[in-house]
Amino acid sequence: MNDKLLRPYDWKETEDRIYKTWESSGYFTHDTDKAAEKEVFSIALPPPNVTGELHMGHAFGLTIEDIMVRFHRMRGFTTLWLPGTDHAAIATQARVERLLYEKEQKTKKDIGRDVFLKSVDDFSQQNHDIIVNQIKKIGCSLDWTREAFTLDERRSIAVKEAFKRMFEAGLIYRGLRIVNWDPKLQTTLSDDELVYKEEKTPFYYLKYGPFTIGTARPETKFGDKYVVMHPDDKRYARFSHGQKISLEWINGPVTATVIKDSSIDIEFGTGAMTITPWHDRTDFEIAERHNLEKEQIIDLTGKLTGVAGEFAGMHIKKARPLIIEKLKAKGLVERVDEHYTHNVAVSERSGKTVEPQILRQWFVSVNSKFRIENSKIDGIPSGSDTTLKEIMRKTVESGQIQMIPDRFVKIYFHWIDNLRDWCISRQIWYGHRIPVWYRPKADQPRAGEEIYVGVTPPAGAGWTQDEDTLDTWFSAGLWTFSTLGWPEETDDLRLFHPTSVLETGYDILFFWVARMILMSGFLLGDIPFRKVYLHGLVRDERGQKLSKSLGNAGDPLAMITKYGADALRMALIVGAGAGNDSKISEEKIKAYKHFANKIWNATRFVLESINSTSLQSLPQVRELSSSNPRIAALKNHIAELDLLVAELTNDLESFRFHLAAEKLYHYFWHTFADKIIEESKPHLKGGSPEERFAAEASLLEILSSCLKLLHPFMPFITEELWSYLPKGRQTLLMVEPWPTLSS
RNA sequence: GCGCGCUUAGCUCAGUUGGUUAGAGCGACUGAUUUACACUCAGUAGGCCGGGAGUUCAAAUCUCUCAGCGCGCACCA
Repeated sequence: MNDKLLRPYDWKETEDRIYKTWESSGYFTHDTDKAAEKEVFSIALPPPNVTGELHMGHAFGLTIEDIMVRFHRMRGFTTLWLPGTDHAAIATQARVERLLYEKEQKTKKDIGRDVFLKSVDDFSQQNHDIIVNQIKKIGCSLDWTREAFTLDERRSIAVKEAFKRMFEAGLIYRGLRIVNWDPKLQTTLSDDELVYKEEKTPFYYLKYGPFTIGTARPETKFGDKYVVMHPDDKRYARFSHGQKISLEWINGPVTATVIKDSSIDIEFGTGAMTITPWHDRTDFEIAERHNLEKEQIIDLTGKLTGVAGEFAGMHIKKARPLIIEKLKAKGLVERVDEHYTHNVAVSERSGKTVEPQILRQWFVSVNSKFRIENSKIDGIPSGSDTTLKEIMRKTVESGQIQMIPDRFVKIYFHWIDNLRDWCISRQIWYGHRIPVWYRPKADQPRAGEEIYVGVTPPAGAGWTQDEDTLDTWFSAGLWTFSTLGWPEETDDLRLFHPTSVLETGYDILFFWVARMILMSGFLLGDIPFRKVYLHGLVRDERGQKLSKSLGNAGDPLAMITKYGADALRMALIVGAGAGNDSKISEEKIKAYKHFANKIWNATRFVLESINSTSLQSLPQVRELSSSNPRIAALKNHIAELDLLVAELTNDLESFRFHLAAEKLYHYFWHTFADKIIEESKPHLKGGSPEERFAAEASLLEILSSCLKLLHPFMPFITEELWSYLPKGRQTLLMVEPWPTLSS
């Protein structure tokens, strides 16, 4: 027996060594020769952002994925879990910008695009290395030979190819549209990058000629020259659509035009409003409908433009009280409601209020029709006309993609129903440069410019590439197949795509899951994954969301050092059902450290008790005659174990990892250790030779089955103990066949 | 406004399709222990399963309703 067993389990000595053994065994990567005959199980790792270190939420997802992967590998599937990291464009750039300012009081413009990008690359590389190390510490059985990065060379080709194909199909277009502008980060944002915060603000009722209009933002009202009301509003029946009215406004007389539009809510305020199309989406849409003029009032830094007259150049925050003062002096303020609350769109990343602006940007059109040539999507035949929205809906509606838990389907549909075109261009430096080049038309300088879209730069002189980069989710959307070599038609792509499962947090259902379905649907005519398993958020003991700014993000490495990776994994899994938030506490991790030690000691007892020389000739417990009641009892234990195996297999197939983990814990401790081992003690010490053999054989059989069953959950300790077992020496537990009823 | 969750022991949470006496971990209490167990075992206390109504032979589980908490989306002049 190994001397190590005489001491308590020492994970610090064990884990790194075991991981190296696994890595060098080659079992993390798939066996190409056998691949064809076996069932395939593949997962693309949700690539962690290279913005920083991993937190408990990552550790949670990684554990669930590793459980699935190890379970399928043991069941003989050709298994691929493909690792990678995400460049996380805005997030990473923002962090590096902050670091640069903190360290050197410099901005990115001070050091220039090239130097800045070099420092972002260094930062990414550093974090990448930390992240990879953390993933290995957790025990994840990833195929490192296939590691990818959303911004590396191969993925860059995929991104450009995707852009080009979507552009050619008319699904990507450039347009002057209203977008979300982050004045701090100086870039556009997609609708999904906003959060809404409730804000209490005075609501002003202003005299606008014969009308009273309400506004919470008087500083945007300078250029207002349209007054809009519902066509059915009887109060305004005497005004007709298109009627011109002269009136006195903030900076003097203006001529207002009456517009009747049924989008107006008769009940709200006075039922009449003026519009600011440049800085409000609803107003923009009204202006588009009636072909009205639009004027910029606020510039990209938050200052008033020339339209504001004497207030021009002033920041809107400073200007507002002064404008109110002037309005009051002119007698234009009718009354003020001090108790008005509304939601303000805030940039999730910078925390600043987002200012809608009209800008020329690149968009993905979700409603444009295109012909899908080779469709594997249920309900959308090859050669038919479809839209990206339809693909996103049909794949889930038909059940071709299944969500676990399925309540997210409703949330997903609700999001699709409200989905607008996706703004994909960002005014930041870090990311995939938009693969579009422009050249002024030499013969007619005023006739605009030529456009070239392609994977490689255009030939000839005079071309300049678009300055902007792509939304990070554009490249992330390609992840399941860009990692497998697309656009080339590789063996990997054929074998592993669609992937079996996408495992991720429900908080990025829209950001990522939906975009992957969109991308895969258009570019491959196929689904990216068959199942989506959504885990909940890991919160701290007090139920707060883990975040770096709160300082409660919880360092998985610290917990692994203190209690071992297996203990951390179990603590994360037990009690954490699909889609539900869970809490992690140090106490819980400690409890599973005790469990690891229990497994360790039980194994020691079994190995101490058995007479290894007689083991070779031991009969199978199942085949023993049952005339002896004690042996019959042992056979009963084996039957009970069979039942457990069946249940656990079913739980794992049905994504009930938390239940499986709890059952295993309970069985091992309270059935195997407390009952079976205790009952066997008299047999081992004073039983007949037959009883002794039967006891030894059943203990060994149950133990080795337990190690197999526990392995996906607690890979390190089980692998280590397996190597001490008489029959375990030649093979690695990670590729042992999963127990079956007939074994 | 539309939609989705959660509410079970002092604390943190399980409870898969309705089916014995509702479970676990931590905590509390009482014992045991020259012990496979530094991290052990046996046991005890602690629950009108958020409130109310209904369906059913049977409800923590299904339906309706109310309340509190959380989340998503939309509106927000």
